[in-house]
Amino acid sequence: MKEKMEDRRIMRTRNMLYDAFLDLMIEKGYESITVQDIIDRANIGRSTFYLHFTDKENLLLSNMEQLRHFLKDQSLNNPILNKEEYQFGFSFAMLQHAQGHKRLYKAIVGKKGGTAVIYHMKNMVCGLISDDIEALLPFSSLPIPKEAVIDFVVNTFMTLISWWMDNNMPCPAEEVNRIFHKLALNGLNSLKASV
Amino acid sequence: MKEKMEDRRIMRTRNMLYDAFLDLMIEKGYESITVQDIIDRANIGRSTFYLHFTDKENLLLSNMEQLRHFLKDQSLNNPILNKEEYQFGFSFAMLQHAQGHKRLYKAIVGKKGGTAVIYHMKNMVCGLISDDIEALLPFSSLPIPKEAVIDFVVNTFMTLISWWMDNNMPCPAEEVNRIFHKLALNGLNSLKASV
Amino acid sequence: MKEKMEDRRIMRTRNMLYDAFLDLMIEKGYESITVQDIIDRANIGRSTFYLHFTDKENLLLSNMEQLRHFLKDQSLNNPILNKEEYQFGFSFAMLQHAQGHKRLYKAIVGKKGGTAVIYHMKNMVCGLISDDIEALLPFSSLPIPKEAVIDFVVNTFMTLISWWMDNNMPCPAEEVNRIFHKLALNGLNSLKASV
Amino acid sequence: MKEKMEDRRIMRTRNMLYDAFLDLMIEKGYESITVQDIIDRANIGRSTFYLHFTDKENLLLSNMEQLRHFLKDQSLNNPILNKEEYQFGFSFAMLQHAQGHKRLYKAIVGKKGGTAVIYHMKNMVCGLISDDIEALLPFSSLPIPKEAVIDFVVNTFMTLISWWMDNNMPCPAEEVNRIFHKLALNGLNSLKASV
DNA sequence: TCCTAAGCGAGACGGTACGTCTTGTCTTCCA
DNA sequence: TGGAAGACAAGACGTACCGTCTCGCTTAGGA
Repeated sequence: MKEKMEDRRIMRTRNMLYDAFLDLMIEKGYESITVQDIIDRANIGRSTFYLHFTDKENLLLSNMEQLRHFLKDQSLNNPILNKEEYQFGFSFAMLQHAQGHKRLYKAIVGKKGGTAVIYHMKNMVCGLISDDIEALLPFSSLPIPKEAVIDFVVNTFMTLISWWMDNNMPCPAEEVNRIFHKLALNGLNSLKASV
Repeated sequence: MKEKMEDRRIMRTRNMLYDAFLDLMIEKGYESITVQDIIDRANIGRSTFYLHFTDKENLLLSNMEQLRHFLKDQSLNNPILNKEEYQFGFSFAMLQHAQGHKRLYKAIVGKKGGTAVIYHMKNMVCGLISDDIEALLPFSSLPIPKEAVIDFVVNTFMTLISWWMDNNMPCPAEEVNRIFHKLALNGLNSLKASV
Repeated sequence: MKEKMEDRRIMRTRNMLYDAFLDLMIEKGYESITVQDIIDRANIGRSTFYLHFTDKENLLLSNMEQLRHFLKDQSLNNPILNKEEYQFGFSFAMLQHAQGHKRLYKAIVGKKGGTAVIYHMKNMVCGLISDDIEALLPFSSLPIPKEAVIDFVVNTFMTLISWWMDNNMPCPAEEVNRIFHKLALNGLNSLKASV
Repeated sequence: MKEKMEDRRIMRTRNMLYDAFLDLMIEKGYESITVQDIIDRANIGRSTFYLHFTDKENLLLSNMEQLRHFLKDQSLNNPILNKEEYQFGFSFAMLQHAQGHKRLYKAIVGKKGGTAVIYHMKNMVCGLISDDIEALLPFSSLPIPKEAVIDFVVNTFMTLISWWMDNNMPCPAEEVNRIFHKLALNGLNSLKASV
């Protein structure tokens, strides 16, 4: 399979930017990162940065997209999916990922985490969740529309993962996953029942 | 009771800043507001602004504090509190307030709302909620700590109010309040039961 | 005569910029000066620079304007004006000024001098000359229009001053002034005669 | 005489660059031309440009060199040379050349013409003139050195050609040539006489 | 009644980051 | 193997805001 050398250079540059960006996220948090910081760390020219990304935020989005793909793959391969109580395939994969990238997730989602990062992560999780949720519930029977349900589930998940990171992961990922499913599904079921 | 003229001038200045700020929130959203915008709109000198507030964010916080006091008062006077199913006194007051300040809440909490504003609003709601929740549940019986519970409840509420505003308030405030209590309380009860 | 303190601050800033600029002209020549160089030297913020001047070139123009006023004053007070052979009042004043600011004029006009500087200096001298020349010659009798005459005189003067500076001022200013008048006036007179 | 194919390709590339450059000179003036502009217009790769020329300015110089050779040839063949009053052989050739490349000369020398181009053109004309002038005058008798004389003559010529182009060539080339000789020679003669 | 202190507007200022632009170098690929 | 293509580092540019500051004006409340 022939791969152009040029593309390799481009990927190398992008990866250097990704790496520098994540390093800096851990060190100083998203909000206070400067484009200058990133290109200094990555040994990249200023114009090259803007050749690849329109923005610091655009670089963040690109990162999220990568994470999204990674989690999608993971959740598909996850046999635990079949169990009835684990309806949202992404959740366990993401919790494991967080466990493996402790410092990064703390930077993203922790108490000091910038609100912008959380916003984009929520959006990303929304993308992951919406397929799952479609099949999961007969929405027509709920008194609130799909978007609000998704928001509720995503926020519940993000709240839990924030708490988990901020408190140094006091329990195993499985436990958090179980709590998440209980909070989310029972809340929704109670709505359904009420009709 | 004698009130100094000087203090009146100060209040007048602060109110002009508040008004300009809220107007601008509605017009262009928090993030894109500039200190210059605010002082132009308020016909206030630049240094005067910094005499009263350290920041644009500080002005936002000050606003939130006012809202907090208002909601606290409202919820105390609310007879509906006694009903068993309405445990969180602030919620109905806040939904009514949102109903009366449609455009502002849309700007704050709506799809295009800045993440920073929501962050501070959540914090404010946290303050309102924490007393209520203390009495409400025997936390010791829950598998997750108080902070996570509060986060869960606050996020559930904010999610709902966001959805409500974004969709032009398709149902009465009472209905939203009922859904909120169901989602929040049933979720929590399911955790309790699981122990 | 009341002078506002504010204006004094402004003048102080402008003068610091002027000084830094002229210093740098001498050191490295106009073309290779950077806005950053200027503001570093003057201990001035970047935005402050752009508050006063739109450009590096704009700062140059402003300088030229100052020189223009200075030379205008000098030439008016110059008693030598009355002598028939010294028709262009500015020339001797400027030559003297050059003598007093050797290094600066060398930087401006010398072999390594940037073309842009010369261009603006020519324009400035054009302004000085055009009044003198109006009275001096009955233009109607010349076969070429006033602009060309002015250009000719200005260029002749600039050529001489360039040569003078590049060769370390090998003769007194009076001598250069005399040569200038001969070259310019006799050239023009020959045209007049030819009609 | 065999000419390598290779050389032909090289010349082709260079000519494409020359053409693009001159086109752009007419369109937007030297100063605002970008290397990118040139190679886009010439359908030439960036590196290829730098293979042939070190600079935008170097390309300009190369162009001037060509013009210089052309004018040298023209002036040698010019029978008018013999007449006593037309001492500078290049001048008429150049005025004719200007007449034939109106738009280009306007771009070079006209009111909006970049100062850098004029600078290099002057240098080129200096080269043309210096031989002529050597034979022309017994310099020892002049109070100023050869360089200043050459500068004077060149500037006088350039001034005239600028005026001629800026005013849409209001008189024939011969007339301009005559004026040029009068201005230059009478000026110089007056110096000589004064000794 | 004067005067003194504070609130205030106006806006200059130093500083930081931005996104754009152009330059000249370098590497890979193609004909 | 020469030239096309274009990624890249470097760094200047002019803009936008920030938070600090200095300055006079105004005005209330104590002397």
